[in-house]
Amino acid sequence: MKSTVPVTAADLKRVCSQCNLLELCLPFGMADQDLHRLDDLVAARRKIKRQQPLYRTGDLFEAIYAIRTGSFKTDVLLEDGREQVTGFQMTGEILGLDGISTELHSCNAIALEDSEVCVISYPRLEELSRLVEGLQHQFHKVMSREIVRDHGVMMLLGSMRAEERLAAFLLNMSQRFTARGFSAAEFHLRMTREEIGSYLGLKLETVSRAFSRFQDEGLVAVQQKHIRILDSGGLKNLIQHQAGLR
Amino acid sequence: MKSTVPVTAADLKRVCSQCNLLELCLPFGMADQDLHRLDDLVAARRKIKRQQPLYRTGDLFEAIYAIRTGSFKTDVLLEDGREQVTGFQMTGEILGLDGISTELHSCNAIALEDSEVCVISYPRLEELSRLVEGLQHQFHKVMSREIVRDHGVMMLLGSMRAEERLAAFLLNMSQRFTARGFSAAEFHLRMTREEIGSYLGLKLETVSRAFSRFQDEGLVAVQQKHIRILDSGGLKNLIQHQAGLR
DNA sequence: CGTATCCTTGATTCGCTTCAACATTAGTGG
DNA sequence: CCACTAATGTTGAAGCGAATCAAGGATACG
Repeated sequence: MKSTVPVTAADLKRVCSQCNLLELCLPFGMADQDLHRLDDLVAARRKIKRQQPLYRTGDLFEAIYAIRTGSFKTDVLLEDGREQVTGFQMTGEILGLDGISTELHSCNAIALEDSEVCVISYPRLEELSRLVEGLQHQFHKVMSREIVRDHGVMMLLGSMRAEERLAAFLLNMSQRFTARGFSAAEFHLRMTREEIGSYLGLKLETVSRAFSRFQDEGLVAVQQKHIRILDSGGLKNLIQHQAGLR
Repeated sequence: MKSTVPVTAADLKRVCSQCNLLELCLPFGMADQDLHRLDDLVAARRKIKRQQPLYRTGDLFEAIYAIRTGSFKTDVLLEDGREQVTGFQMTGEILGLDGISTELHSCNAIALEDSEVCVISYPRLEELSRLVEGLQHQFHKVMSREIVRDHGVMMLLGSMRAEERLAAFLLNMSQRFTARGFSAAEFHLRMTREEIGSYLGLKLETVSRAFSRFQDEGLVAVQQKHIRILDSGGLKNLIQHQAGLR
């Protein structure tokens, strides 16, 4: 009962070349004449309901996924039940790169809301990126960017205190919403306090308290999942100048 | 005053195909007939003295590096002086993948001992991996493996307590020494307590105390940087069954 | 409208950091 | 080769930040 929807012949035309996520996604920076060659890369679309997995740890790796609508979290589970959220992904971002290494996925990708992804067959991607230099390079950039992002999270987890972590998280979300044409100051978080906590290496109560503290200090206005950033400079200061610990 | 040594025409033959690190390095799993085509990929070798950088944050990205001898750490520095070690690299492992993303390196790579690397020109690697399918695939695997490794570190930093982190670190080192034909039980760490601490998100005193505790419990014999693992099962148990926290 | 989920806040506990002193090793120059 | 000094590692005592335990409140969903 996979909800994979094959793309019809008509749809196949201009799948990527007409997508408005172009600048955020895999084809970014590619020459126009190459762009249309990408269109047959996306073999299918797939809709994922909120809370449902796009793939799970141990699933056979066959494709990577570009998020068309919605958002996801990726997490790793330990045998004893502990969960570590390794990332939150938004439209245009690529999921599934973890699977290349062993041909099996090494994390779970769960939809945070009803979402849709483009299914990019990995063998076809390899094939096509041997022919199209721009695609190859862009794909490498996407992987490298993920590595750099991960190093940032390590810095966060290894060297920052609770409030710094949350400030960095909020600024990162704001920046990514901006890149998608949304407001930098006001947005809606799709994940729970517990998921934020897991991502930041904190308990949900600590996340909640930090939110309240930010609100008291006039840095943000928080109403459950709705966030309004009032003083982004203040948040930035918090990160740089709150040294000394750890 | 770069200590880059160009490889002579004679040396160029069989650079990779005769290297004994083959199974650990980039060319792993490639067909024999393709292997010799790799040999002109390594344009040069470079020797790095202990404590010296192979590259620094902000350096222009031109090449990736395969470690021939020695070992490295990579780290990210914050403006206020905080350091986060993002990884320790051993022979056969690849350095520099962070640079592809922005054409600039986003971390420092510092030699932990006098070391030597193979300089792999990135433009040439892209070119050749368009021609040699096996090389392309192996390169993707190397990048994916780095992503998976990073997720493991996030789990460590986000969900484990001090002793669990150190146990996981020791087991990981042991496993990597084993893969290189060294003893799984006895090895010499090239990094300081402070560097281990930075990697694990702990202060050096905490690392030292955890080592002492492991020693008291008969799990390892510690003599400064010389480590002998006495009870690897005990270390593994520590990780899985010490749940409950965080 | 009722119920499960999510969030907030307070009191207390605990693990790690901080501060400090000392021990050991490594590196340097006489 | 040894003396000297800096770097690294160990251990103890005290303090602090985040976790834990607990209760109540808000919100979303069927």
